[in-house]
Amino acid sequence: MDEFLKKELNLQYFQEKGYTRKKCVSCGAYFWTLQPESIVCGDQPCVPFSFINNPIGKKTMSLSDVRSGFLSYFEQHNHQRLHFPITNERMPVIARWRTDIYLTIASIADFQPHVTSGEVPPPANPLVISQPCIRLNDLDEVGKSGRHLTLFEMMGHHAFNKNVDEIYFKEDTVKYCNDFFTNTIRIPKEEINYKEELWNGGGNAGPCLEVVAKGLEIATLVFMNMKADSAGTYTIANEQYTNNPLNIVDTGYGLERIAWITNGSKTVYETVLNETIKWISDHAKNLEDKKILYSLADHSKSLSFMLGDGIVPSNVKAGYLARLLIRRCLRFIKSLHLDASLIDLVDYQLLLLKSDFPSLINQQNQIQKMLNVETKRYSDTISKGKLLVNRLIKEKQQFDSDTLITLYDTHGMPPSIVKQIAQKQQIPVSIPENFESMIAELHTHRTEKQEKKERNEKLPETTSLYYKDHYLKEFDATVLFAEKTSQGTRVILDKTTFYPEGGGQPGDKGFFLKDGINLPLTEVTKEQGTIFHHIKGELKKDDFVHGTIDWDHRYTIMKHHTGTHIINGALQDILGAHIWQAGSQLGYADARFDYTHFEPLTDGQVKEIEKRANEFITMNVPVNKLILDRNTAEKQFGFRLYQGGVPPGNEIRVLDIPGVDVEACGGTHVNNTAEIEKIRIIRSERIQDGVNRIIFAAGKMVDAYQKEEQQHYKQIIESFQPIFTITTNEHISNELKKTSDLFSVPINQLEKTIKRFIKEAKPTKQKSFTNLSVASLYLFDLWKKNQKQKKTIDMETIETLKDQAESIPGTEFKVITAKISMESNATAGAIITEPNYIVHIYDGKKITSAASENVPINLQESIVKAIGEILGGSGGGRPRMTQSGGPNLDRVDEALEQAKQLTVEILKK
RNA sequence: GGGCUGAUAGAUCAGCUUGGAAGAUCGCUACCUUCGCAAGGUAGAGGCCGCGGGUUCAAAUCCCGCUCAGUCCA
Repeated sequence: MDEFLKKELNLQYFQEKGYTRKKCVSCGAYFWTLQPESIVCGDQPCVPFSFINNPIGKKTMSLSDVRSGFLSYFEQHNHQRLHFPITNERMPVIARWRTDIYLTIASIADFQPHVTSGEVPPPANPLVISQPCIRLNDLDEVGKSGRHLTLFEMMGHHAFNKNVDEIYFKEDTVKYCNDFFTNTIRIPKEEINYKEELWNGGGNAGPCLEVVAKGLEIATLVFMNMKADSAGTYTIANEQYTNNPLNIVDTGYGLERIAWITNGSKTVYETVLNETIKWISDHAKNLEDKKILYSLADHSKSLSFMLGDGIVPSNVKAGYLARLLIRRCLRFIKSLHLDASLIDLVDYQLLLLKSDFPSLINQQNQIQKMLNVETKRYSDTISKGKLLVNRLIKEKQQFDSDTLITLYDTHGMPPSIVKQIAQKQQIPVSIPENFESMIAELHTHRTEKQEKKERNEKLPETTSLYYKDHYLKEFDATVLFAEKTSQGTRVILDKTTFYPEGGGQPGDKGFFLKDGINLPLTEVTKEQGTIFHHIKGELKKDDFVHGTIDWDHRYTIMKHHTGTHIINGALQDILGAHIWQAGSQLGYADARFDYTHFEPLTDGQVKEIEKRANEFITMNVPVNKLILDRNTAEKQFGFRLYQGGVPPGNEIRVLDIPGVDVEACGGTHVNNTAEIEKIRIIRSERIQDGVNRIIFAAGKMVDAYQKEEQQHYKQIIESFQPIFTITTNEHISNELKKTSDLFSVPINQLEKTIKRFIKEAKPTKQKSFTNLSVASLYLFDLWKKNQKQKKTIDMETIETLKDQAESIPGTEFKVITAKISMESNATAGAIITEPNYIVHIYDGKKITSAASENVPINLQESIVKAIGEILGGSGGGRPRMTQSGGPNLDRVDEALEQAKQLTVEILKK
C-alpha cells in the first residue's frame, strides 16, 4: 500500500517546491514536508497541539472571515459558488436528496450519489461550497475532547474529471490548497505537512493527503478515483475496488479548525461558540462541568440548523436525531441550573446565525412551537418515570442493570436521573460502564441485505405515451415480448399509455382489441424499468393491438393525484414550511397524504385546509408539467422538489402548480386545478409521532363519499327507529363523528353498537330528538343508569328473600332459592353478611351460591359442579361463594331444586 | 422500518401471575370540629376495566386482531 500511495502521491508540485517525503517515526505514515530534519508527521497524537495560546495566521479570523476568504479565493480561481432557493449558498443539513443517510455529513455528500456516479453532470465544475454538516457519531466526545463538534462547516473545492484531469486533479489541488493556506490564512509554508493516507467511504476510495499544521488536521484532500466493485482488482480494507468513471477532487477544509488555529484558544469551542458560551454562563448557576457547558452551546447550534431546515422531532428517522439532541440539551440545562429555557437559547443562536444563514430565523415561529412541544413531552416522560422509579424502589430496594436498561429503553429514563432519585432515598445505584453498549447490544439485529435485481437487458423498453399526453385514452401498439402466465399473458409493448403501478399511484385499467377480440387488462406493473401488461387472453410477439384506457378510473386518480399536491400546498400555507410529504397512496374512491407535523390537527385547522385547497381549485391554476435536468430543477425550485422521494437519473419530471406547490413527480395529472372540481377532507389522523395523515376525496368521489355517509346515517337512524325518532338530518358527518366518539366505536360498527345498547338499556318511552348525537347521548345515559340499577342492592328484595328462607331441620341454618332481576352476586353477598344463610339465586344469567361465614359447607367442592351440569355447563368459585351456569337455562328450576336438596343433605343432622 | 411498554374513578396507579362481588391514594361534595383558615374526623358521588372477536358456566384478568399513547434503536 505504501508503494501504491508513493506512486499516486509523488507529485511534481512537491518536487518543484522542495518537499521531502519522510516516514513518521511515531505512526509510520509517510508525509511531505519542507522541514527535511523533521521526524514526525506533525499530526496528533504524534505531536501535541502547538498553536494554543500561540496562534498562527495573519490575524485572528472569525468563522465568517474564514468562510468568505475561502469562497472568494476559489471564486477568483475559476471555481463557481452554488446558489439554491431558501438555503442560498449551502444545501440543507437534512439530506433530502439521499436515501442512505439522514443528515448531510460532508460537502461531497451534496453530490452523492448522482454526480459522483457520473449520472448527473455537476451543477458547476469546478465548484466551491461551504457546507454545514452534522455528525452525531462522536456525541460523547463533544465538549470533552476540545475539538469535536456536532455541527461544523466543511468547505470544499470540488472538480469532477471525466478524462483523468481535464478540469484539474492532484497537482492543482495541492497547489490551490497550499496557496490558500499560505497566502489567505498566512500559515508559514514550513508549518504545513501533507500526510499520505488511503481514504475510503460511501462506496468510493482513493489516495488522500491530510493537511496538518501545528498538530491539527485542517484539511483533507481526497483524490477519489475508485469505486467499490466485487470484480475490482484493488483491495482496500478487505473490499475490492475498480476505477471510477470520474476522477473526483473531494476536499474537506475544517472551517472551525482553521478559525481555531488563528485564534489559539484553549479549545475549539471558545473560538466557534464564544458568544453562546458567554450567554449560557450568564444564565447558569452551576458552571462546574465545562463539558456540559460546551456541549449545550454546540447542540443548540445543531438544533437551530436541524429544525430550521425543516426536521420535525419524532421517534423515527431524522426526527429522532433531533429529539435526541433536544433531550440532551434539556438535561444539560437542568444540570447547569439555567434560568432560561431551551427556546430562549435557540432563539439566541438564531440571532447569531441570522446574517450568515438567514433562512433559519425565518422558521423561528415553528422552531419555538416544536421545542415547546418537545420540552413539555420530555418533562411528562421524566415525571412519569420518577413515579415508576419510586415504585420500583419500594418494591425492590435496589437497581440492577437490567432494571436500568428497561427504564431507559422502554420508558426513556436516563440512568443518571434514576441514580439521582434513588440516592435521595439512600438506595445506591451503580451505572455499568458499558451501559451504552448494553443498549446497543439490545438492538443489534441482522439487517437483511437487499439483493439488487439486475435488469434483464434482453427485455425491450417501452415508450411511455402517458407522459407526452396525460389525457391520451387510446393507442396502437406492437407486442415486443409475450409470456404465458397462469392468468393469461403478460406482454411488453413498443409503446403504451397504460400507467404502471408505482409511486403511490395505482396502475391503469382498460382493455385491448385484437382482430375485434376484447382482451381485458388485469394489471400493469413496472419491474426494473420494464412495463408489463397482464391480460386475460392470448397475445403473441409481433401482434398489433389497440389499447383503450378505463378513462373514468384514470381521470379520477389524476384528480386525486393533483389533489395531493394541492393538499400539500394548503398544509404548507397554513401550518408552515416544516410540512413535508411522508408518503401518499392514491385510490379510486379516495387518497391519503401523510406529512410531517408536530401535533394533531384541530377540527378548525382541518376546515381551514379544506377551504384553502378548494380555493386553489377555484383559482383555475394551470398545472405545468416540466421536464428539467436535475441541476436546473434544484437551482430553480430547491429541495422542496424531493417530497415524494428522490427520482433517479438526470432528467426529472417536475409538477409545478404556481403559487401552490412544486414537486418532482412521475405521476399523471390534470392540466388545471379547476378540473378537480372540489376536495373534501374525510379524515385527519395521527399515524405516528411527528407524522399526520389526511384522507380526502376529489371530484365526483366527494359525492360518492357523501352518499355512502348518508347510507350509514340512515341505517343508524333506522336502528333507533323502534323507540326513538330523529327529526333533523343536518351536519351528517359531524353527527356521525360525535356519535362514534361517544361510543368509541368506528362509524361502520355504530349500527351494531346502537342495537346492543338499546337491547341492554331497555328504553320504554317513545321519544323524539332533533339530531343523532343528542339521541345517542340520551341512550348512553339511560344505559348507564340501567347498569347501575342492576348493581344496586334493593333492600326490600333482600328482606323478602329472607322471609322466604326455609329452615333446615335440626339446625339453625336457613336456605334460600330464588329467581330475581338484580345482580345475583351482590344480592347473595348482602344476605350472607348475617349468619346462618345459604343462598342459591338465579339472576337471568347465572346461579350464584353463597353461604354465611358460620355455615360448615364447601360449596365449591360439594354443590356447584352438580348444578352447573344440570344447566349443561359447569361452575366454580371459592368455598363460600360460587357461580355456575350453562346453555340450558330452561332447566333453572330443576337446578335450584337440586341445589336446595344437596344443601339440606349436607347440613341436616 | 424494527424492538419494548402501557390503556381500570377527574388525576396517579393497584388488581392480571393462579378467571369467581371492581380497589387504594389524591382530588371533589356534604356534614362534624373552628371566631375564621389550615389540618383532622365521618359519609357520599364518581367506572362501556380503550375497541372488536375468541376460549369458558364465568373474562379487567387467558388468547387473537384493532385503535390510541409512550419509549429506545437504525
